[in-house]
Amino acid sequence: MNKLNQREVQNLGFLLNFPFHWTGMQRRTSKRVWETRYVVKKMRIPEATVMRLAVYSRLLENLQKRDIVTTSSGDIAEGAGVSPAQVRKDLAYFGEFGTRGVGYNVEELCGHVRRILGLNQKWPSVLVGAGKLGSALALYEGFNIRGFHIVGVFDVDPNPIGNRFGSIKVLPMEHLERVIKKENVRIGIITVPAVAAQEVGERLVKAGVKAILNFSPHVINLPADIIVRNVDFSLHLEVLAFNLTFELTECEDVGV
Amino acid sequence: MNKLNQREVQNLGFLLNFPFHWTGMQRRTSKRVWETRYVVKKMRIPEATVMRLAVYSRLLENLQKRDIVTTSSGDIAEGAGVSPAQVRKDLAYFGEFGTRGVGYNVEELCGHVRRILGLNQKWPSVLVGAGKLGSALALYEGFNIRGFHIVGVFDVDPNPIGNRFGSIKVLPMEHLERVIKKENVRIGIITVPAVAAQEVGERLVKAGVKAILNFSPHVINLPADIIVRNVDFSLHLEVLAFNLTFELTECEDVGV
DNA sequence: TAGATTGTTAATCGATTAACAATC
DNA sequence: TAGATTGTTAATCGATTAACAATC
Repeated sequence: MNKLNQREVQNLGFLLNFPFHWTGMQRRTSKRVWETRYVVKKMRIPEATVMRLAVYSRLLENLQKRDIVTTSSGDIAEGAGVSPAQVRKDLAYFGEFGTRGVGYNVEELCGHVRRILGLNQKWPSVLVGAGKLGSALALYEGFNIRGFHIVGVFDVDPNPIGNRFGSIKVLPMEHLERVIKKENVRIGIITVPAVAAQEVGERLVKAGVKAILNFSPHVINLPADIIVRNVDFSLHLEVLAFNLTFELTECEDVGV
Repeated sequence: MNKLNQREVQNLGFLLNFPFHWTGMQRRTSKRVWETRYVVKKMRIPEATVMRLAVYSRLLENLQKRDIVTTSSGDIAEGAGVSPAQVRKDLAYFGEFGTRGVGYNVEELCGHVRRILGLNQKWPSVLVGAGKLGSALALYEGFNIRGFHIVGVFDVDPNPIGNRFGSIKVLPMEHLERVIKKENVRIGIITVPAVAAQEVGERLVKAGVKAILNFSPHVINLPADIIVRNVDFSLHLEVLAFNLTFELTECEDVGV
């Protein structure tokens, strides 16, 4: 590999269009000659940062609707319930979007955040499991608004087959692979009972799905390159219940 | 306050039944006399730990169903997709539940985890917003199974009023406060559109609700002692979308 | 005792925050 | 220039992990 200097490494990062950091390492090539190699590392973005960015994007959309032109890290922080430093840090992973002394242009920043999150494109998705929850999700407008179009709903049970959700109808599992290929689906949503979740997950991955939103209470084991999010509702209720019981025995610093 | 020694402070923590740590602080009371005060502090449990405990409880219930008597941190870790050290650490916040050299008794540990999470009691809850999502949630058995009983469904819209979900029917908002008081409800679930979320949240809190599961895409601002979890689905889809786009530009450490 | 597994410590890793220089 | 707000650094805070003594 060629030797690059700091400036060239930075430019490389910019060209490749990803958040990065570089480190210089000195190495002795002969008794008196030291060589400095620069290494570009892709920066790991904390998951919490991504979640917050999704919240910021909502706030920015609201500001846009209300025709507000300029905002600040303080405003955003207040709306999202975090600190202004946090907001600036989150954004700093991806670039410089503001003007010192002035703030951020709402429309511009909104566009940047949406681009970062990948919301400037359509995400065709499939949903497996047309039970109560699956049906509600298939009809949920919230997904469409943000670019997540459910292009196929599937079920093993012959009962719901043929039911319509808007323009799409429930299909038997045999068609799963065909639809995924045809529509270039990369996101799968699982709303089947716990026992079937693992099997469905594996089948989705085999058919080409790269990311899975798992609503079933079963944790799925899939290859490391597949992105899985477990979003079982009762998990959240349990965290609430824990906090409620735990608060009861709460005890401020007790000097004794 | 009385002066206690280390041992007494530890006992106090055990008596009050919470995870704690203590620290000794020395203070000069007169020119030559130093006094040591011990301070009990409630241990902060990481939210990630609570989420994982909820996952462990599901795995343990599965093992119980399959009549498996003994398990290990390794087994649990594999099922939950975390490290064995993580499992042991998570449990260690709350006590010693295993036997060295042997492992954990499934039934026993399951009981402990359920008690820690507060699942050994009933949690009457109300749901505001009887739209598509609200209806699906009202019918979702997953909640009942884990002790979360929806005792009231409410809506401002007169259309769904009177609809039945199992044994309960949709009531107008006027009855909200009455039901919350009568059933001693401490958990509220919000499935109203974004614009109404803040108002509904405030009304729930005023009526006595202590914890809120917010499915609307709007972040609610409530008093600090109220526990709020925002669980907008598309938030999760956006994290998936980010990871999918981000992966595309992924780049291993590049030596240059 | 040998093998296994827990509970706990210290080291490591990573995220948040306070503070401030840079800038409008 | 004075006031305001960003972008970035270093310090702090907190969570995870590797390793091992304790124990069956």
